[in-house]
Amino acid sequence: MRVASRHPFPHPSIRRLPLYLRFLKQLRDAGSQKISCTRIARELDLDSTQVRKDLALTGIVGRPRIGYVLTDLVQAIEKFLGWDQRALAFLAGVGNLGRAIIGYEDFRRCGLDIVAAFDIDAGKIGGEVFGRRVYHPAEMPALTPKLGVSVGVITVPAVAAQEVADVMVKSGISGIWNFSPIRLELPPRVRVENALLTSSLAVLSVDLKRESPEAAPPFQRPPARRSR
Amino acid sequence: MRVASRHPFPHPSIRRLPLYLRFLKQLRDAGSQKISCTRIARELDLDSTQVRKDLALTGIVGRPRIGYVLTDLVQAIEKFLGWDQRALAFLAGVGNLGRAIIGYEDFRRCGLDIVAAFDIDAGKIGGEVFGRRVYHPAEMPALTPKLGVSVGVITVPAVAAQEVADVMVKSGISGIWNFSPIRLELPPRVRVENALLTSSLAVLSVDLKRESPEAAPPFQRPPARRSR
DNA sequence: TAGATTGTTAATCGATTAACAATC
DNA sequence: TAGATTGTTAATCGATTAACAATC
Repeated sequence: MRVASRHPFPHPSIRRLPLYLRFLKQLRDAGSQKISCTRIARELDLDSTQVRKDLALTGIVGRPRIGYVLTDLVQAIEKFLGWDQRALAFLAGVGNLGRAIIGYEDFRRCGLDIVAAFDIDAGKIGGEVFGRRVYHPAEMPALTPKLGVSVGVITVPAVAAQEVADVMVKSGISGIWNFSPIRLELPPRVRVENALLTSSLAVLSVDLKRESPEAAPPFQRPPARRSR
Repeated sequence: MRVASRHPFPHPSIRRLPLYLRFLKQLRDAGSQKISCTRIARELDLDSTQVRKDLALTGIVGRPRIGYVLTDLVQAIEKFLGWDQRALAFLAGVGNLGRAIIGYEDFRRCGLDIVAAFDIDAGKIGGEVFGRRVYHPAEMPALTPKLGVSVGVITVPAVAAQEVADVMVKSGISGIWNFSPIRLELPPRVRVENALLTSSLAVLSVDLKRESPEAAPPFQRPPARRSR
């Protein structure tokens, strides 16, 4: 029984909202006023009932025969996601991935404002990455409450991930966006989301393997061996 | 009815396999010989039946009371994912994210070997990124069959994503790992996996919003208004 | 009005979890 | 042997899809 991780909102739906948001903003910026679930579903290759239920999560109300008012819908999604408000963030691990995330402007539009970075490399400390100062992790506990930072982004190598997570927890951070491929042990008050790049690659790999069966298929499930 | 996208293997299970793999390799390298689902489940905070079913996908067979032979299990997972074989890849879009992915050694261990990169920036073409030559996309159709490349990684800005996907398709690539936040239109023979970073961020954002209800909760579902 | 679309309930589908015999 | 663990079937849970009245 896992009562702790009960979700009032279905994760699959939440994951689709940014996809809608991007599409809808594009339409809005192109001058459209209204949009129907039918059309969203057609353009994004989804089921229209699913789109309707997903959008309903945000509290938006549409009108039969007409659809939704685009500007309202965009706002409703942004508000539901909390992307209308800024969350200040620290990023730990100024390697290639860390640099890429700091430099990726899109996350700003998702309410995530990375205000400083951390690394243990003396050559990086004191420098700047895309305008953000790089500090030693030891400074995090003092800086976090001072700046009002609530989110930690982890882009350090796997071996260092738990350690830096511990520092973040000690600093009073409320949520961690974890790009390292390990499970972090965290107190229940700290929310975590794992951006598992290798999981995504795994799905593609298995999919490709099915398409090009160079060897015999690896499963060939043998018939059941037991009866009860 | 969506017959086309029937999966013989459950995606959630496939996504968990890399997590097991990393943990198991670590144990193996530390000198362990055997491992039970019970322990894997405990350490990774999962259900042990779920772990058992996930591992069963790979065809591995364990022994009651003992568990699985670690080296066999690691091999079975790698083989199932196709990570025991190399897939050559092209990466399009040598921005921050592209550079990070080229430089991320872990993907090599997942069988993905990025052999060259593409960009339309004249300042980048002809140069190298982590030892990989950068070409103009126009050269892709000739290079792909010549080098035997089967995967395309897309890290270009959203506006250019469909265009570069079209070039990849024309080049004869079989799978696309898409980091751009749009749905690509592709012929059915081309497999695609979307690495949706903003979806991951959305889940964290909603989770954090629940924890810190600064404003009134945004849903407050009104009572049903209709009867049938 | 006619017909497209919303909102919602019901049915289906698929994944997770529980239960348990077989096994070592 | 006793008891922990596997492999598998059954039950539960949750998400997707179908059906349809209400609405404009």
